Amino acid sequence: MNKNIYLQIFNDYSDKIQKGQLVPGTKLPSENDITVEYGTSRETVRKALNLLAQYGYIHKVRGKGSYVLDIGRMDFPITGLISFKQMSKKFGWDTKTHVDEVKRVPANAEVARQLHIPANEPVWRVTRAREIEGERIILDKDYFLSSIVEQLSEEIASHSIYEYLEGVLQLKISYAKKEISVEEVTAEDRRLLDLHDFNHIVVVKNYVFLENTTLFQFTESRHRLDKFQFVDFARRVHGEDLP
Amino acid sequence: MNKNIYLQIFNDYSDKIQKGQLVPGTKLPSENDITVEYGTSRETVRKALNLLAQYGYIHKVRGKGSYVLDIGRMDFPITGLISFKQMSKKFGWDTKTHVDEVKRVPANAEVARQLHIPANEPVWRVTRAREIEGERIILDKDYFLSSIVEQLSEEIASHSIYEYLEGVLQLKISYAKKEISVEEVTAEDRRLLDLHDFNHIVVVKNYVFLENTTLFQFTESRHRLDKFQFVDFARRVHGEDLP
DNA sequence: AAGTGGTCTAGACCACGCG
DNA sequence: GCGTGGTCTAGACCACTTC
Repeated sequence: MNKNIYLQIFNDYSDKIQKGQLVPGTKLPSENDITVEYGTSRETVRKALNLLAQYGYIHKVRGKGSYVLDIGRMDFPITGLISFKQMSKKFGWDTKTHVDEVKRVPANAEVARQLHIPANEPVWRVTRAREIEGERIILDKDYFLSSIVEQLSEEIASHSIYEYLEGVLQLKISYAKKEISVEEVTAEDRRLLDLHDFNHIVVVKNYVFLENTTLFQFTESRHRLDKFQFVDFARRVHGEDLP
Repeated sequence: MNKNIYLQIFNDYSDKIQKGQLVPGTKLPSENDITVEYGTSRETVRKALNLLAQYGYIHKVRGKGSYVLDIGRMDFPITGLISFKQMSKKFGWDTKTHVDEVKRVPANAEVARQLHIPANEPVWRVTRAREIEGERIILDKDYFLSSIVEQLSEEIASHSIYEYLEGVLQLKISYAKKEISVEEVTAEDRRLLDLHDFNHIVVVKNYVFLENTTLFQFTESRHRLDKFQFVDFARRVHGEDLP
């Protein structure tokens, strides 16, 4: 039970902040106090506090202390990877998934470029419409390298593909690059979504990599304009501009 | 010159990766090797490598090593805070700023709510259109608490307000919350931007906080649909779902 | 078994804010 | 001067990969 002390500390304090037991604007105990509280070393405490700061729960000021922020419980944290399934569970939405297609096809030029593979290489194409509170709002188009994901089915696609990939296939998904832009609505969007008379659609492109740094999935999530939101938390870097 | 060794290591390696001296897919020296290379301790090296991982330069795998990624130099890194001025400089765009208004006004209900102040509290309202390559594409509407920013002028607004705030007023901007959504075009958008016949516009709302955790600025950046892009780098958290 | 990264410790000194 | 957070050290043990 003494494993990952810093995660324990992180979870304890993020819970307290989310539950309002620690009021925004107030100070956390000092690092030394927390060190004593958990009977651990200061570097371990600092690791936990830095995580809290990274997630927007607290803000640290040298010479003063760590302050509780009021944006720890964010409305829509897409920052980081989070699947549709996790999201809807988190917000208690009434959701449904409509699988339009699960098919192994040769990659067309566009997809081949996105996945960095030769054209006509076989890929799984999965097309799903997401219904939230009675309206079809999101169109997910996934492409998987079929050299890595050998089998797929409508059955799997109607649940969580990620659970299948990580649970059954034991793939280790490690990081992703995400791009948000706006495109014109296509005939397919119109066919599969409740689009009213919108002419544009928000497109979130997601390039997903495995632990061995191979790109194995490309996903295009097409969101109806009026239902799209993205929230981010950013820290300003003083002095050097790192990025 | 031996200050902030971990930043030194971070900068050295991020430079090497950006310049292509370290090829994507190859391995970095082990943490122990780098420790020797810099004559420092392993925790310091790890601090640098974790930063590199956070910025998407490398990917660490337990038992194997740290691998160079090819997405370190991203096209459009708004992740983090970056101003229009920094952006255009970075990409060498031909840009112009048109100041429409710099005025101290009583906050209306909407702005008061955003800034968490009583209605009619005085704020500076700054409205600027950004022209890129000959087209007015972005409309920036800034609101500053006038209790913190006492003076402002068209002169300042036409350059970088942030340089003024940080350089002259010595304000310490520490973090921000960013929200991206899509709204319907307003008459003001039409008046100040080259909107063609778009009916919607991408809105980036930015809540900016000072080091003492006071919210002092609210900015609404309105981007023409076809010119908007946002790129993010995300890591998957195994095991516990932290956020 | 050897090498890798992940966690942790018990100290140390420094930079900063405040009374 | 004291308390705060920021950096750093020289070790230790563990989990994982590879041979």
